[in-house]
Amino acid sequence: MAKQLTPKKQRFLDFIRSFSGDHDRAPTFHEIMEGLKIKSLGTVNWYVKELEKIGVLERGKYNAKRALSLLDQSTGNELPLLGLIAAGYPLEAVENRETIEVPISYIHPDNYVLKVKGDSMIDDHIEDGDYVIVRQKAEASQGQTVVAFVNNEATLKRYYLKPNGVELHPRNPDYDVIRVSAEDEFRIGGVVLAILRQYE
Amino acid sequence: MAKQLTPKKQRFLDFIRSFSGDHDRAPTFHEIMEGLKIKSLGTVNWYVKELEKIGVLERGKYNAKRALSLLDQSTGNELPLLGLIAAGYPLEAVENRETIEVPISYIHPDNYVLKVKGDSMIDDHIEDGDYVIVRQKAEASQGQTVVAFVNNEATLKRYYLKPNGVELHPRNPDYDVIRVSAEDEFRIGGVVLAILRQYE
DNA sequence: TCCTATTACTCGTAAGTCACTCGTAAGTAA
DNA sequence: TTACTTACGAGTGACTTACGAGTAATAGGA
Repeated sequence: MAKQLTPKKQRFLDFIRSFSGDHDRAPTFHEIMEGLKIKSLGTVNWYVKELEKIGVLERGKYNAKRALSLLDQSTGNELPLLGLIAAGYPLEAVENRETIEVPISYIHPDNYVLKVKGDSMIDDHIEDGDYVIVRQKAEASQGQTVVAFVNNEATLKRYYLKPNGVELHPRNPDYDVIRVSAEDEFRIGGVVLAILRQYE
Repeated sequence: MAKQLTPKKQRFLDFIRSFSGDHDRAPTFHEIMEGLKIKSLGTVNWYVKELEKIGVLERGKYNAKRALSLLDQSTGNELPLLGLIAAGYPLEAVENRETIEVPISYIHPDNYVLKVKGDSMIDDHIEDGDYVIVRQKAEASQGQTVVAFVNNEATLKRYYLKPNGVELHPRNPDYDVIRVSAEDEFRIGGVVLAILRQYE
């Protein structure tokens, strides 16, 4: 994921990041200029355009003005999109690191997002394109909805631990319960916190 | 998106917050002026209008009154929950002002949230308890999913304007199209932006 | 070894655009 | 009247954007 930046550009980016951390706003061109001993605003502007081109920096869309116009990639309102999930298939990793915005209460280092591919979960009213917000953990409580891997096939089910083993119940009662046997390779990918569907 | 305030605006907001904490009432324009070393009421008013526009500040509803007309709002990551929606029934308003958190890019003064009641929209894979994020507006483009009111009955449908009138298509093609006739009282409550389902 | 081309970066300045400012005056409740 | 809110018009300068030209480092070719 290392983007192969030139050292100077990297330094420029690091400055913005640390500045934004210290004050909680992005620096102005002037502040960058002073902080980096650059002697011209044009140079600063050149960097911004350059970094914007690569996609590691964003300008404020609405604002485009004032102190807060540069925005560092992850603003802390997003979670990483780790892959595509389709019931009955292995997880399909997503190559270029993407993130999607979620309600801030879901922001947590152990949380991540999966995108649903296909209509395999339509019975649970999860459509193609929906986003699943997941808390990464290996155990679950009775009845929680989890991302489960059985023999490396992903699925979304309610988790129950019964005396004779793990049971995975579909949320839609019209479908069958999966009983995990001892021979099955089984693992919990995380607990499902929420579903987000974006129209348009 | 709309979060990033300019430092000055932030300072203005902070002042109101701390003033309200100290005296339990909102400051008058004059008090803000003195407290912030502003030399003109016009400036204060400018800030108020500005902050109101972004939706982080509210004026007293019955307007123009007493010292206490400014009201600070919550964290800015939430939208108001305006009511319960069930297909085929009038909107049911929710009495006590509630809010729910949404991804920040949905934060906008014209946006609001409805909670789905019952399984009337299950065919569109919207379950009981789901939250619908809506942008309030009276018109829609072809094919957008809208909150529509036909004869005061609410429903979620795709909107199409055809030569012979408005058509409302269910998202699920197995169901029938609603054709709005001239006698029908019809109104768009807003455009659906997203669905949020919280488990547990 | 020198020549040349390319890339990475630098400078300064001029033009444009809001963010924020002021003062004053009109309006509205107690 | 008093205390306060709303409205308008007109700055000003902090800040961004755009342009043109210049340097420094590297690589490749002859």
